[in-house]
Amino acid sequence: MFWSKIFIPTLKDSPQDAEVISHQLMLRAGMIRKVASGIYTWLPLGLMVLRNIENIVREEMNASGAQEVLMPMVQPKELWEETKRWDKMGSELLRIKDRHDREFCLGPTHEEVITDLIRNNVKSYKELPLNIYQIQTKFRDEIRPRYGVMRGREFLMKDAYSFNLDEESLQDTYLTMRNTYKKILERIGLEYKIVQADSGAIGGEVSEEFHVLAENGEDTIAISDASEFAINTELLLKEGEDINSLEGQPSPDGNGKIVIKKGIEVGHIFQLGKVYTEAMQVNVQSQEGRAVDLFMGCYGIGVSRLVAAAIEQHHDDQGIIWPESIAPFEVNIVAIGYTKEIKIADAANELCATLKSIGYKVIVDDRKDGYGTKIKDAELIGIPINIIIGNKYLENGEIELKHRNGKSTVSQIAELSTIFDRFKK
RNA sequence: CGGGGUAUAGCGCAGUCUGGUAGCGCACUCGCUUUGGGAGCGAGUGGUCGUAAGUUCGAAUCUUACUACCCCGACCA
Repeated sequence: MFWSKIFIPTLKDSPQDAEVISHQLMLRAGMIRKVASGIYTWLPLGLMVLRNIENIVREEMNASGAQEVLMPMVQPKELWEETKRWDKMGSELLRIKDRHDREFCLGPTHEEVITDLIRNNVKSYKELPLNIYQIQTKFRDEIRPRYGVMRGREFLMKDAYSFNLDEESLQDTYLTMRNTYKKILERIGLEYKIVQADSGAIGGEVSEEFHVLAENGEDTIAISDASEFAINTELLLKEGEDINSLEGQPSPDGNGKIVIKKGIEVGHIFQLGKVYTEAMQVNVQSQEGRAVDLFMGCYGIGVSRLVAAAIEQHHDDQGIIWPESIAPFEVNIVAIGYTKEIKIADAANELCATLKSIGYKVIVDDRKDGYGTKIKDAELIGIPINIIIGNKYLENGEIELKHRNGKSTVSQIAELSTIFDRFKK
């Protein structure tokens, strides 16, 4: 991959309307551009990161035994009337009419569609449990979209729905999803907390949120300084009480004291019970031949929000610092004088080929610009490893290996592939 | 929806108070010189000043209405 062949419109200044750092950096790094409030185009670099996260999510979901489907974004009013949500949802639900005046909405979530699918096609307890998921664009006409992709109206979400014969089976699936989410966030490389939550409008009994810890988080969570315990402060505050008054109080789980942190909610898992399956009459024949309503769970991850959350947690004054797991490229070969010095171009191309062959995602900065421009851009877009090939290479074969997190070493080009070889795949 | 703010070139801004026909930096184009921390010189391109109406001989500037966008609150992955 050559830098000059990829559309990466970086910006020196951040646009005035970007407030939080992830939004600023995503714009400056040429990852996204706004189309309307809360609605964005993903440019090549942004899409690469989005896809990387999506793939981690997909791999872990598949490994957990869940099955991928793709449901429609446009959903008929009739299904939403069955659960009474056509009226309940209010203007968050974007409603549209087709040419025959039939009413539809843009899907903000898919309980209705999946439940309809299951009731029409699953007839026996033998086919259960089922856990079905999709990675799809959602639309919620948020009262106030903000912070770029962090709270967009259109966003990419992984949503899974499980159907279980009894409560025990539901809990089993729920725990599997809980563990899967832990794996996903650990694989991406984010510091997070599992937080007891209010199940809110979706209904149901048990629910937990996954929060990526970051200063710009929209949620305030109370965590214990002595255990894994964490809870959304909304559940802890009594009328008129100030959040700061919680700090230092004994933790509700009896271990240690409360510490207040800011979090970005990137995942939410629910045990819904029978709320939807009763409303929409989803039942199967049990072993005894009776019709029984199913237990349902739903499990969401904000895929596009995770991109922003990762940046909130991993950046410095110069730009993004991608965890290797989701970086658009793992290695950037900064070839100074690429267009002029054949020896530099040859060395860069050859190194690129070698690294590719051992499994690295590599980009060569072949642009006509000088060192300053190239390294500034490299730091902005956050590639983990930068290899500088410049005049020192011409003089004595030396190149510099510069990690985005600060460390840098000098070595001979021949040694380099050996170094990388040891680490790779 | 309530409160606050912004709108002038791709991005950042000046000009608005005090009306006189639009400017700066960066980016972009061409040429030459440069190439280890956002290069230099020269020559260029690009704006119905958010939209509409009004006041005026004349409006980016004054008046009114509208729209978009951002921030604070309630909703949520």
